[in-house]
Amino acid sequence: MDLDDIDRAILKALQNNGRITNAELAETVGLSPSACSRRLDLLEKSGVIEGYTARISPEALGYKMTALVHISLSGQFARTLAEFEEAVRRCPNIIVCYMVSGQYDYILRVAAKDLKDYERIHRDWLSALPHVVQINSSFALRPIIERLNVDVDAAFTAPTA
Amino acid sequence: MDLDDIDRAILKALQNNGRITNAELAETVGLSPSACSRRLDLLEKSGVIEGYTARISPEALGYKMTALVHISLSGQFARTLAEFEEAVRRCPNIIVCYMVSGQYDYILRVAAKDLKDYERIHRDWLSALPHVVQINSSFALRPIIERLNVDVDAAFTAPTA
DNA sequence: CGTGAAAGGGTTCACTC
DNA sequence: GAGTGAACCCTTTCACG
Repeated sequence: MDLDDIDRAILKALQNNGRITNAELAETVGLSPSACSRRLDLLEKSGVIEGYTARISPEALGYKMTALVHISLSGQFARTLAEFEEAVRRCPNIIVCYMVSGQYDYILRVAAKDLKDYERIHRDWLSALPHVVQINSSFALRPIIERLNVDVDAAFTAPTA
Repeated sequence: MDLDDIDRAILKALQNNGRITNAELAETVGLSPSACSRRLDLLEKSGVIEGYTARISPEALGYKMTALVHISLSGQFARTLAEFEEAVRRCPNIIVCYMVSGQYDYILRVAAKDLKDYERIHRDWLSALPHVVQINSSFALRPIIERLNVDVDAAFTAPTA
């Protein structure tokens, strides 16, 4: 889908505040409410906007620790990967999981309440993941940046090469 | 702040759909609209809900690549870290940055449009970060899970140890 | 593609229990 | 803390430019 300046302004405003009303949004981007509503509808239906979510403080839920876990599997057969990934999806503490190039096969971000909780997760979930031959945990001492996505502006102002 | 069952139901509903109306939310959690609105207000003001955001498709913005970058610095002096982190914050393509324990000092998640774009980011941003003595890039071949936070349910049903 | 108006529904008070 | 009702504002939709 092609996005023009107004679409980008809409996306940016909704990235900043997902619960902004259509009237405010229209005002912000310099459109009438109805025109803005139609564009928003298109952005949602085309999948540019995947959804909306509340950012909930991890601390408020008791999560004070973030672990970054590097994992290697015993092989790269499709079935091996599928079984591993299926198990990963069942663990609620695994927030992010990427299959990656390089030394390891997967990098995971794991949320834990404290060190004791992490030990439990490591014992009951991570160690139990199928086909794992190596697990390497490190801990986030401090989050510097935690964004959901790249700035909408940056996507268009950046040089092409 | 103490959260009861209804608060958790509210958080869960808003995690699923950040733009749900207060009336629907009230219906979902079995409360009158006014009572629900009051609780929501408290959750926002107390910081349990940090905000709301639209989930925008990275592909729609042209971002087809995710790099995971491991970085070591020349030292751990407060000033060294502060200068590095300040520079990190200026790069729009750095979506996530954690200071971590272990072999490296920082792990970054970097969004790039393609390999050429990543080369540019590496050259103009990553290589230019101060005090860096080692950079190790790997690429996400496939995202398996990409969540913002742990499930609200899991935060309360999980064993304490 | 944008505008304006009307109908239907949501939000938010003060008030009450 | 929770529910009720009313005023006000927002969203949606449709005809029109």
